[in-house]
Amino acid sequence: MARYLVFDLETENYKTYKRFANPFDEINYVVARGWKAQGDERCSWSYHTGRSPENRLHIPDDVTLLVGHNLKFDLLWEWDNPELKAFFKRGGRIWCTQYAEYLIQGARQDYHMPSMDFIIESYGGRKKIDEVKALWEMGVKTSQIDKDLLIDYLVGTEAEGRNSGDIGNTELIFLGQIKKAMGKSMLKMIHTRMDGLCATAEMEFNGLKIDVEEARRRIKDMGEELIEMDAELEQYIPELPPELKFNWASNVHKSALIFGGTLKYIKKAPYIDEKTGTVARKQATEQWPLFGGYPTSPEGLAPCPNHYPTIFYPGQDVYTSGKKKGQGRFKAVTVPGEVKQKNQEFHVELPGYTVPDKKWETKNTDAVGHPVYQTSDDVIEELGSRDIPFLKLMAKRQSLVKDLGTYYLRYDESKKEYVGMMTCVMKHSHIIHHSLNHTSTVTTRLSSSDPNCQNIPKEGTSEVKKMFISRFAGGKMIEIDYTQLEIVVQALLTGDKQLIEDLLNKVDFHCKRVAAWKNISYEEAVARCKNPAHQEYKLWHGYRTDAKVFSFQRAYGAGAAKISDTTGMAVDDVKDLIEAEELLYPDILSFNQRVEQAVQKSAVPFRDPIRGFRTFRRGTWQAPTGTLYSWRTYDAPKWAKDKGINDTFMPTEMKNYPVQGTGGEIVQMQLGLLWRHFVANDNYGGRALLCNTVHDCVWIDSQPDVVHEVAVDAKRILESVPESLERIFGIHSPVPFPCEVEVGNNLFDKQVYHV
DNA sequence: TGTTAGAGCGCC
DNA sequence: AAAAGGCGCTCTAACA
Repeated sequence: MARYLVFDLETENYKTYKRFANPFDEINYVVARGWKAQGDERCSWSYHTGRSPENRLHIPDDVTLLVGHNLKFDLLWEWDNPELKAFFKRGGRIWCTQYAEYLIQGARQDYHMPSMDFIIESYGGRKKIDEVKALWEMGVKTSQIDKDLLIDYLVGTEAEGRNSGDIGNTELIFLGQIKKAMGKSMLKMIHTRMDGLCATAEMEFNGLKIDVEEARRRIKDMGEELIEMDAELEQYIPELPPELKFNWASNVHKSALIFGGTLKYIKKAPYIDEKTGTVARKQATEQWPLFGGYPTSPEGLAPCPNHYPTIFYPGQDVYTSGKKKGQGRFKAVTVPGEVKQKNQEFHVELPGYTVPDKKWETKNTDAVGHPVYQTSDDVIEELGSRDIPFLKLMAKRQSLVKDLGTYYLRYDESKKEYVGMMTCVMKHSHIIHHSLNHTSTVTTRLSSSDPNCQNIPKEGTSEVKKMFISRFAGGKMIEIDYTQLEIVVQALLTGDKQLIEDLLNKVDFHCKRVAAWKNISYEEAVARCKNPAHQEYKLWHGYRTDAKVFSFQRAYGAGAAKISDTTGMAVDDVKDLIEAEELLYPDILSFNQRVEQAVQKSAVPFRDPIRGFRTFRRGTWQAPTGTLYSWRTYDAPKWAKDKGINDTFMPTEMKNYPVQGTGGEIVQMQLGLLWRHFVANDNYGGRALLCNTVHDCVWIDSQPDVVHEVAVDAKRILESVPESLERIFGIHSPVPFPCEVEVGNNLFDKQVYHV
């Protein structure tokens, strides 16, 4: 008989290498484990004081589904548990209630990483005792929390029959979600994505091997390069007061330097006392001599020549009796002392090297309220023709600092700690265990964090990828990419005949756009744009680059004005090109219209707590796979408001989410299959490991002897999208999903691998 | 001392 | 007619 098993762990919770309750660090261990198999009347639990062979989840042979909330967290603790491996090998599946809830709710922002408490009441349950949570928030370690209290939290109190707590709530949510998912035709889609979740758990477990020697070399070199650059740049900084150190990382400083502006700095200085209207001073006491009973300032008085030091000044009052008889009389007088200083804001105006364009204004202002201007790469590029001496070097410095501080290591003086990706490299293994998040985007794409391993600079930007090496002796890194995934997905979703035909014919879309734009044949465009021997190659290759930018922008729904702005193409040319596309691929237009109609039709009002509880609307569209997408309205643009329309959906978002989301979904589906293949083959006998995914690609670390086999298998499995769609969803794909394999000693020095 | 918004920028 | 999509990290500046 098939049964589900709900389980949950309470673990020691030291955050190390940016990872909360890091399971890869021996410092942490499972403190308490709770579980309940389908049909059990009470939850079971165990309590532990450290790692041990007994501290493992037991999975009975008839269990076919593991259930948990934020299940990947718990699974990673058990990932090398032989019983879990056997469970997966016999086809066992998982259900994460957090992921399922996110999907059921259409990936809405407010359902990203939903906590159990956030959703429990909608499934008829009660929020848990928050005493344990309060202890955690105070920084108490799990192992220090009273055992009975922790167990109550985990599985419910004796009074509740030990059938509540985290475990009971998870079961309640799970059962409710199954019903909801069936009602919305989402069950197959959710089950499919859960295998994708296993694939990324495997990747986090395996992590990424870092060449720390290479990292050290680069950090040293870059540090030296930075010092040289700063010395070279120094000459362009105007003379500034010593309290103001020009900061090349400050947008305010850069804007003022380039375009002129006022910088502020803090300096200790005298100030006017409001009470007296004069310069503020400390109080001091002085001993003033008395003359005729009145104290007089001794300043300017000559000392008494005959009676000094008993009588200080000529004519000074003297004591006539007592111990001090005959001595000069003094009185303590309060006088203004040392000038007081306090921290005050001072300004210094920089003349600037050139005049800014109004469109570069930012929301920020300088010390006197003038706008701060953008100093981004785009702006620097536009300034290229203005003959400003230091801009190139400044841009170079900017990218070096970005590289060093984000992807290597840099000491942050203000935070008094190191920052950068290297802080996540584990000390002995030299592995980065990154996080791949399934519930953090509105399109159902994955995200990555701690560190983000989905934005590592590619060749041409940085040498960072050289650090990513194989963990095996003589091993290779394999990267497999889908080619033009989003265009393929657009063809799948829209069923556009021409787009399908073009994909099948392997048309170069950019050349095709150039042909439409310049009114020449496709063949002629290819000849001019792609053949360096052509006499006008340079010009036409440039047109193709414009067309490329055009396609990306169109994919994101940009309008003619914006595209004209970034490419420099004439607005009318862009408009013509858009029109030509709509005629060429008419089903893309009609698909977008169908999505918009569905969104408008399903729209319901809601109040936005972030925008003063004002009313907006939310609408959805469901993809053929069952994935639900959700959009909200925003304040209407001015021209719409003039027509009495208050709030509008963003057409750009409506065009983009289905394509971006379905692309992500397809990759995740295939990752699940790939992972199943690796499970069935015991990771090629431990010789190849899945280790990362970046939206349309997969990274694999492999021993040299299985590289070919792995590359062939992985390419075949990833390309089997049409078969998967047919088998799981009964969807026919009119287009293939081709992939390209690259292999190298690291992720930088890799080459196309023909299988 | 810690939090937050904005700018900027890396990836797809 | 019209508004370039999705992420996460680092840095500064302003604020409590």
